[in-house]
Amino acid sequence: MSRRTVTISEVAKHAGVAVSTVSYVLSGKRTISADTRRRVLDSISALGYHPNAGARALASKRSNVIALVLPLRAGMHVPVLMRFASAVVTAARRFDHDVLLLTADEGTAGIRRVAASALVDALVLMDVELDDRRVPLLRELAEPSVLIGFPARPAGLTCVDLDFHAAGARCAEHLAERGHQEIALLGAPSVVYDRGTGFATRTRDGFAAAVADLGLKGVALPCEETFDEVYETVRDLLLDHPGLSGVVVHNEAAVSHVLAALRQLGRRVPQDVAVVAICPEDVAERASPPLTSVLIPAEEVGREAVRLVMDKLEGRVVPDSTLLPPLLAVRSST
Amino acid sequence: MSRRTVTISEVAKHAGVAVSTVSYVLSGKRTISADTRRRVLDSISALGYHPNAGARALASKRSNVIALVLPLRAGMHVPVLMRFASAVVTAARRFDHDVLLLTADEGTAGIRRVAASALVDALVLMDVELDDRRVPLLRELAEPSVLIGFPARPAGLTCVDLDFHAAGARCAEHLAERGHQEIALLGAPSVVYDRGTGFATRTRDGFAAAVADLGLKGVALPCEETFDEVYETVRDLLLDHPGLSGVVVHNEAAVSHVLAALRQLGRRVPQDVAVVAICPEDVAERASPPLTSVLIPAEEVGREAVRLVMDKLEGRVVPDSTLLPPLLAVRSST
DNA sequence: GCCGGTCGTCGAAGCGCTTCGACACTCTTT
DNA sequence: AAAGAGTGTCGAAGCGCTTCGACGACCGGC
Repeated sequence: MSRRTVTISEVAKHAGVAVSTVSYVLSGKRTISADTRRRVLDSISALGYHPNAGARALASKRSNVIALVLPLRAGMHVPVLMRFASAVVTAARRFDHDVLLLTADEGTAGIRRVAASALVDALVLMDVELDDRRVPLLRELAEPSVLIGFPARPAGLTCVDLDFHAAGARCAEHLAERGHQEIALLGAPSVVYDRGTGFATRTRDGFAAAVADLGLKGVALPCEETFDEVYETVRDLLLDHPGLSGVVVHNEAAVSHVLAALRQLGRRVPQDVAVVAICPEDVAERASPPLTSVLIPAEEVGREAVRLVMDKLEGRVVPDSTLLPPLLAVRSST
Repeated sequence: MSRRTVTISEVAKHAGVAVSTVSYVLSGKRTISADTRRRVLDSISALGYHPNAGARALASKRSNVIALVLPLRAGMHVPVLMRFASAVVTAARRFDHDVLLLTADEGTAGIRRVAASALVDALVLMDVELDDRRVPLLRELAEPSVLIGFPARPAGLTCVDLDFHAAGARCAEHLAERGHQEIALLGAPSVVYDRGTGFATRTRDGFAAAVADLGLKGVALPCEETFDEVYETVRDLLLDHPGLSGVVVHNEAAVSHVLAALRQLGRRVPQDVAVVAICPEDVAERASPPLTSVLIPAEEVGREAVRLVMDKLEGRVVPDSTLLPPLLAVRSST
């Protein structure tokens, strides 16, 4: 077992300085002579000192912890979520913060609790819905927060996300450039649209806008996630639109099913039907054939969210809305 | 913005009692008359009091936070992980604890840091490898810990997991009961075996043991996760073992590919080849046909891990090893 | 050679909570 | 009726840290 915990006053004694001097060496908030600093630092490592988080939080009114509120709900793309979470943790560590994991089952109570008890300094929320119950709460909280995703009325909030509108449009444009005249968007399961989740809707709108702009024929459909349902959807789609030659898939779980269904229906990709996906890079790369895709820049979004929330914590003014531009990677499916 | 934070002394004043009395009402560590308790509780809700976590941690030497150390690494089954994480958070909340998320990229330094700074009271680690660098550290830590998964030398540690050995055996038995004489196990990608991850190895060993016991012919192969690689593996398997009529798949990501490959190779499931999967329930149910499977009881494992770590925190003695028995759900694939 | 400024350091006052010992009561027990 | 045993409550002492004001020591300017 590790030896008894070392306190700052033991470090001070060991280095022959005052407790406050040790504190200032650590925080850098006052100038300290190079010589004193050295001695203090040496004592710290000699004794294996680690500041007590509770004491620090109490005295400084900063816990150096941010809350990450994850949904963990039906219809979510778990692996992507995980990459967001991972990115948030990594980014937070770079700002010397840790991450407290909150799930949505506790609802708003959990958010209120960790904020009121000063357990966390700030919050990052994921999977924000258009009409999110948590949003009003955030507005009344003293703690800064950043949303990954956009609610219906984002005024007064800080939101960051991939620009899904642009992503939907970009896919349509790409298919148009390849000469396709009649294209379709296969999106999230219909329950996701019903819930009004922003990213699904915005992709569809961007797709529709580009289709209109470019004078294409286009249709957008929700898409379930079991093979059989996907198969039916694809079969009906091809039946209803004989001239269709391009498909955009914005549904990570359905990607491989769509490809399998096309194969089974005798359509070759990309010769008969071109396919563009909006999904994580590894899913696109692993598909057969590897898919032209818009990357969901999970790492970048997570990093940006943390940067923004840290800026707010420091009292800096940040933009209300941060949209990361879509990046299209061309592979063999178009 | 929310009003200034309410302290315990304001509650005490409001209720007309001493600060310590409020504290005892909250903790229940001394008897308090029903009348006083009522008044204090009323004041608490009237003022909207929430104890300050830092102050509490400092005074009580308990942060009421546990660390969850997640891997987030190649070859992991992310959705399952997520269910573990979710279960851990939910269970921790039931013990009035929060969860701090630690990723493995920080390595042992992160564990050391949160333990030494008293940020957390205890640790739950996931995805433990047979030869895990974190294990020696855990032994020297004062904070209790529980591992989800088993390292090679688990002596002195507390570990909990699905009994994968029994699960592998159970699958073989089930196929034997159905009359299959020659069967195969398709497991994790070979990198996972190379890394020596316990669950993969243990499943294979259990499978092999049951095959030997039951006098079957059996083969165990690693299995990659792209369709093309899976296809090749399955094709070669059928070529090399013409009499093969049962397959156990212990690889969530490969499950649908295996089914697709069998279909493409003209084998019907279950008529020509019976398939048993070891994977999360929803994956098995969503496959076509729905798969007979051993459930990975993520919720139960997470809950159990938290219960164990809380017991240790209270100084209770807990078993070194907790193996949750596999449960086979029969569906249409066998 | 004295004054005003930095610079580097110290001591002490909290931060908001838990917990320990004390104490005033009220019951039992003899 | 006195001694002992609970109850219920209080006050005060920390927990380990940050931060504020104070204060020598040293500097250059006049």
